[in-house]
Amino acid sequence: MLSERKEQVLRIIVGEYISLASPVGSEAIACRYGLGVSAATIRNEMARLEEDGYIIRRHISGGGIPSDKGYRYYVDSLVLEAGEVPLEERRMLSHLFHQVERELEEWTRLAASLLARMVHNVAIVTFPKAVESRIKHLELVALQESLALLILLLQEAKLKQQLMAFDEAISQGELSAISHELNALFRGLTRSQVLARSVGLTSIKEQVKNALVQIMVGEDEQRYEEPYIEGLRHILTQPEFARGQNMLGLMDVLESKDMVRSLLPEMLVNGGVQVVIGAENREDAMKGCSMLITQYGIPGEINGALGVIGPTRMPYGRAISAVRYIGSLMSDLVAELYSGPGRQ
Amino acid sequence: MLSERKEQVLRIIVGEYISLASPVGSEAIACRYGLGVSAATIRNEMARLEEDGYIIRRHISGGGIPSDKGYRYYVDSLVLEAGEVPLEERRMLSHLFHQVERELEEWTRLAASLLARMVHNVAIVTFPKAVESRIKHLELVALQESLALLILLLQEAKLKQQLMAFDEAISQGELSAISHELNALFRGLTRSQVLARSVGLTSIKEQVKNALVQIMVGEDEQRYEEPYIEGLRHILTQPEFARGQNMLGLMDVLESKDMVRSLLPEMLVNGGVQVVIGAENREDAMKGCSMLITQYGIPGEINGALGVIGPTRMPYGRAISAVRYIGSLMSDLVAELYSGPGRQ
DNA sequence: ATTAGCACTCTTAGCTTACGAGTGCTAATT
DNA sequence: AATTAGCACTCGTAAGCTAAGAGTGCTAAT
Repeated sequence: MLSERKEQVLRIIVGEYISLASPVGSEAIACRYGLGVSAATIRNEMARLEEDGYIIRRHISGGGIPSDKGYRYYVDSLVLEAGEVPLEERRMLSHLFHQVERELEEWTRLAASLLARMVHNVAIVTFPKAVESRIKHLELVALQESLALLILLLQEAKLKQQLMAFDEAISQGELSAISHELNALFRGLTRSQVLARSVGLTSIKEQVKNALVQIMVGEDEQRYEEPYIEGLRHILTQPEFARGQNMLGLMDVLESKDMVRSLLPEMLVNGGVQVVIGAENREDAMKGCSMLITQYGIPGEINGALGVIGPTRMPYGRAISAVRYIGSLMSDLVAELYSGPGRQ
Repeated sequence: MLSERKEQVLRIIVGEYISLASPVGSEAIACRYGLGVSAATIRNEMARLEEDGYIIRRHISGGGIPSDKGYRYYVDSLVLEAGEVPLEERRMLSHLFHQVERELEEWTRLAASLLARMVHNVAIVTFPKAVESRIKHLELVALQESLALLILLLQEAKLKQQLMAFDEAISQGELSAISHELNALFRGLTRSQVLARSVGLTSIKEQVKNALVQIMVGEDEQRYEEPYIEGLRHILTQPEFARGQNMLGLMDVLESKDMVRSLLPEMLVNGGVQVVIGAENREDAMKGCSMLITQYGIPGEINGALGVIGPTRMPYGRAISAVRYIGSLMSDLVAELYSGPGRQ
């Protein structure tokens, strides 16, 4: 634990550095913030803070900049009292969501775009996904003699399609009959329930069932889909990335397909906004970045993740409240959609 | 028209500048390429080329760099004899496409990713779209008492969905009857044909028809969908973008939603690979970039666009052949899919 | 425990210099 | 008439230097 004044000093340093991006010296602190003590005292405190690893001095006379540990302390002491997004802005955001089409994809996209604009950094939003998919409706459409398209509507209002080739010619009428029957049999079931409930099917129905299960496996397995990433332009304006080198690695990570798989899952242990600072990141390319992330949706039923990535020098206060608010907004929207028409 | 030797010199300058990114001087040309003439002669030729605006000298003694006009001449004289992608690479690419799932979306994505890697620049690929959508199949699924989901399968194997609220409660049985009837009535029709063919419908069927038409209007209106953009990281490695400023504008254009609307359509007048060089671009932010683009698909039926964006100093030869080849590959795939199961 | 004073450090910006690449011109050559 | 060699000149870049400024650490006084 830090003494109250040390904490105060640390907080000023972090805050100042975040907004100005240049090292902050003892005099600047003493004069701009009336702490009732002189610059020399601040210097002593800063020497301690440096010893303890909360701040770093790049050069012997270069002012202090927060270390990852410093940021961590700042964030931890901040989160407890993190502010809310101003009411007016909340109103506006909520309004925007209700203005667009009533659809998850639109919302996901909008969330990414707004979040990026709010925090002036890269925003990531995944499409929400049911923990376990359930069949809502299926349909078979004849394409050619022995070729049909299987259309599957999942409970989360998600459509999947799959081409099916049968051994024998089969008419639309027969296909309709089959889908009617299978609908009655499978409606509302999860993958494992489908498997348990399907004994003694004819060969064609068996084939359809297999296709169904295959789609659902694919759906259930991938924890998250490719996320919407927005606001890449913002990281270009950050001075820490001005010299391309650092950015290149980050860009690679962001563009790589399995980013979501490697980044998101592990840190979504509990609710609230998770903050990963600098070297706490696994990926080397992210050591200079921080990442805020939260889960949204309906716990245990359907959820996605959203967050922000930026330099460690990130406006954590605003970012945390932004992520938290957009998260809650998305949760509400999902709940509304899901418990309304999405449910039976 | 340029004299043969002037053309030769111009070609060397452009080629050299493209690969080395630094101005090229008369001596370098004379010594590295045995033209049978001395550096002084090259100098004279270069003076003429500069007078005529084919090359630019940033400083009185800075070697020549190609102007947009120079690039244009280079490209125009090059396109005629542009090479092919090497056979081995073609085999490999084609193989990759046949390896993934037999689906347009996968292919589109793959095309963007491969193209970006081939030319080390940003690749853009739009999802192919039918010129005029046709109804293949429709389905109504009851969600709540008076709420249903309209599922519409278009000929291009594209699924659309739309929520529908009815004034009265309506059962799945009734809905199925309605969709059966409408399927018989509308199958294979375009939007205008649907409108012409639908007189004297009951109020509910009328409502469904209106929803159908609305979806198809939306589908037909948007010329292209949001494209897949891949390889952003490559532009970071280009020296012309090393100092972020220039890149920022470009990034904005690439991220902005209506890019496709403003960039692609106008330049897709005829077949082949279109090349837009530097200041020929409309957008200010693109004045320092070149863009290669081509259409693919089945002319008059279904098509998309794909291309490459990079600095004007772009390896046009390789890029043109890459764009052309990937375009033809995608055309083949679309044709295969469309004339096979996609058609009746 | 705090503060004032002071010498010291280190970065940055601006300036100068030297170098080298490349030109343009002129006169000689084919 | 086209080509070439020679040479003076230009200009950008890198390296070295200086001065200024910001900030520190230490010591001694309060």
